[in-house]
Amino acid sequence: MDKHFDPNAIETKWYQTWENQGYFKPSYDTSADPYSIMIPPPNVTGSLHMGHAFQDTIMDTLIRFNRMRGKNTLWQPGTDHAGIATQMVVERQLAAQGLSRHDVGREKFIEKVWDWKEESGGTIFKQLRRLGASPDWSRERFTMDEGLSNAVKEVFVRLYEEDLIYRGKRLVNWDPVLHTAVSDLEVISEEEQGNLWHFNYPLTDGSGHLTVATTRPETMLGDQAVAVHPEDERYKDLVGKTITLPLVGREIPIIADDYVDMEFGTGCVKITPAHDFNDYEMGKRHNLPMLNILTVDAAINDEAPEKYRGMDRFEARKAIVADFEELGLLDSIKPHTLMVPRGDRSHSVIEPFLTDQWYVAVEELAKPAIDAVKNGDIEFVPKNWENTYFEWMNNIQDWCISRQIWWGHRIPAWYDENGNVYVGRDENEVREKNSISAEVKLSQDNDVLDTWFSSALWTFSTLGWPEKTKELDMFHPSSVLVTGFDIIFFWVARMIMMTLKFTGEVPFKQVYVHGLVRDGEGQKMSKSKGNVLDPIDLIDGIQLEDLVSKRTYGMMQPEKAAKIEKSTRRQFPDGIDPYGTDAIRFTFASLASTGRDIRFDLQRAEGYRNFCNKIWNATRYVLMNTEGFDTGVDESQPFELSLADRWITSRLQQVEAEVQKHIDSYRFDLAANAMYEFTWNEYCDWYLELAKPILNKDSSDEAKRGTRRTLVRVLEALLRMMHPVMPFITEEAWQAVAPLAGKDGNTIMLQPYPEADESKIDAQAIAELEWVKSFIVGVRKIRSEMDIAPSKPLPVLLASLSKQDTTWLENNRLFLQTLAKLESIEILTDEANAPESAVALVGEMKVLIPMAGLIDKDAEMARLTKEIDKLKGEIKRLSGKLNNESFVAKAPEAVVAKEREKLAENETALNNLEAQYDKISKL
RNA sequence: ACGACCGUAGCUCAGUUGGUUAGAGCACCACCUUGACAUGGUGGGGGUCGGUGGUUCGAAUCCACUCGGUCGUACCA
Repeated sequence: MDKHFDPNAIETKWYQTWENQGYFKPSYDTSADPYSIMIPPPNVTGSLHMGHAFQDTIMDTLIRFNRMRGKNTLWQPGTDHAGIATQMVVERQLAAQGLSRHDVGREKFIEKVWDWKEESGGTIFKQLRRLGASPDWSRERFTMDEGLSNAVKEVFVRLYEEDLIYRGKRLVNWDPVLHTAVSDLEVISEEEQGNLWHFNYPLTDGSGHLTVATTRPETMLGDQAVAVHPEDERYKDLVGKTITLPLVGREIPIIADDYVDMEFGTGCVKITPAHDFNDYEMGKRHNLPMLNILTVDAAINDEAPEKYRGMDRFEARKAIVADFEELGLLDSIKPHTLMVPRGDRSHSVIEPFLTDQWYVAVEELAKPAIDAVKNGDIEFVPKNWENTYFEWMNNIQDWCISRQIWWGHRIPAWYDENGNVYVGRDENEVREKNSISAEVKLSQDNDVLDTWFSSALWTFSTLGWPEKTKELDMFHPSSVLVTGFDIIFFWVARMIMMTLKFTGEVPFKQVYVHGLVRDGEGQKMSKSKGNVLDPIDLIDGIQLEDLVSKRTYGMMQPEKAAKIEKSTRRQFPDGIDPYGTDAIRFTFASLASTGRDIRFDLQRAEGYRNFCNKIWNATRYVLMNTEGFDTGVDESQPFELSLADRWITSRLQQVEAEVQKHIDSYRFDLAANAMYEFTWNEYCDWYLELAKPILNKDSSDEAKRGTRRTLVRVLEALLRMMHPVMPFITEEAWQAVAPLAGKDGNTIMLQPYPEADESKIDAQAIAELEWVKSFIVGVRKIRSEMDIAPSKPLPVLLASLSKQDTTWLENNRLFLQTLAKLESIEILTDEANAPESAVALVGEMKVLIPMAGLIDKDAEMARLTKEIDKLKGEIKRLSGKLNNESFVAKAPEAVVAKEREKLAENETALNNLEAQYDKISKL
């Protein structure tokens, strides 16, 4: 094995082996508990980002963990067609050739989208493989493939038949650039600077005017009323009168409605039912006409006076304001901050727009979905996301599911020439069911369904529904959904509603909600900010120039390129080093505490790359000392376990229990931490060092066999324990280590996950080894603080030994001598005549290092003073506590006893050190 | 405006139902090319836990208020 760990050399090799051997497939063992996760399908709009990599690491860790625990495990992979987003990608490609989708036609266009899907989907699956993900690739699904499309049709038809889907003319959020309706969730409202224009509307009878305010002057072309509050004394008499709408000449009523806020502005509101959601509701209450004055491009249509027709909405705004001013009807213009709704894809200003759309009536579906979470059938982790869910579900609106785009599931509805609508699985079914003869021409609805409609069926459509399949029976409901909080409304809530409706089951038993991955500065990663990282670039590394060009290539806003280049060069002056998949996965795991965004810190990744190197070299060391030797595989041979062996075995059990507990409760950070600490600070720093003297000195064959046996067995278990997080390095190491530990098997992936065995925990051994450690650390401290070369062997004298100290000393001379680098260890029989020494305390026992020629008097006094001050402070604190009567009276017995014990210990130590100080100061 | 979450060492984060001297990694300082590993070893310095008040024998932890940040939801033309 190489001196340094080279991830690149092993990753591809092992991944191919695993995949080719079919290790990712479920066992289909009916006697085992099933465990399944459906991947939140990534959009086929490009490639996976850091958020995906994080999420996939968590899922793969859970999957590998449960697979090793013997469960019948399925990770279902797939992708999502992402209607609008994907269509936009392909439209942009066409635009580069000067073409629009209308130039190529619907059929051709869709072909092109499929081409793109192949490319993008390929990229995504390649990335997933590089991340070490272990889904069952043979079951890969796509929301637009045939099976899933059938499920979509089936659900649509059944909901329609139950009147849970209907078609209606309603006000929707209209994207004038994309020419489609979008849902509330796809509209982002942000504060922007605008104006509040005050217009005077003259009363028809010439007796004066009312002043209304608006942020969108062009909508006045569609005004149908002016509303005032019914109790507003200023306008009470005017209710029922009419005004004549300037520029248009329409006579419209003054109505009273308590929606109006008397305090705001003039207390008069112009009402445009076809272009404002509040006005729409008021229009319905007062039976006002719904006059649409916009085209699909948000230009003024032919309902408006000729002058404005064809003008863009913002152009018309200017013209109308100018015309009001000319007429002397412009009261004032005041700067005003308002929330402007923009489409999350197109960033254009969304217009409330009156169109025919398909809706799902959600109220009835929402009830059981709320109950499922309330009664615990579905559990959110962390729990507080349930509030967000309830909040949304309790205020849920009917879901507009039609989209005026081409890429997606075409709505299974047909119209005859009279505009009658028929819904069915296909045209034949429609004709049969409705007895429509072949002569009658039917045309299918041009619209497609919202992407989330098909995503909502994901957990069961991927398993073959509506067919009754073995997989559906076995793996549904899925065990857990791993997802970001940003998608709770879009997806999670809708999945719960649809799945309960059509399978009678919840889609998943738990929802693990993770935070967003941010960059090192806490900024959201986004393409337009140019701070995105490709997980693969962290794995393989990337040169600065490549990173710069990657971040600035093909931007929507090329003017930002210079800024992005600058910040990239500042942040990564040397590009990005290769860290390898295992280190990146471990970094994600270690940052995955619940309910919190994570800042991706490259320095942490570096630390975990070092950790991988540590594992690599520890394995190398173990192999050097065990390969070709007797490692106790043959159980009939006698072996002897040292204190170190018994200790590390005990600690391993404890850590195994800890890690399992943490993974079970989704605390990957704590699990990662426990693995790291044990591996580095116990196995490597102490155990390997303790093993050295036994293997290098003339210990008995039994002792050597026992140590070799423990070396490989603990390492073997440790590798299995870490495998779910770090699949590659553990597999590579395990292949070499396993046979020496008496294990056979083709892969670590399918080995049992280590289970703690309480009976192997030897509390005595743990206590004794702690004593050994504190002895060694005591000597090392003196060495370091007294500036004694680590290479210089020291003689030590011991005093005030208890019986136990004596026993432990005799048991462990070899360890002490080697690890503390001692020349000799002698027990002082006559403490009073001890030579002048520096001292370390191990409990009550004194470890003395004679000063002759080694230790500087002043330095030792300074060192003792420091220790003494520390002890004094502690004694003061403890005795203060114990002198407090209420503490002694009210605190639990055990707590008080513990404090007493601590005080006694500290006092003894203090006495010892003060005596030592006196002695030295007299020299 | 309401709600959620966050504020702990220079940085990134742990700290379970209130009970050792508040921890880790990175960074920092000193020493060490010891045969697994300098992507390393040994030792060390560094925090009034955002602030104020309260509950309690005891608060980073519970409560109230407050400041700062992030994200939702609702918004008034």
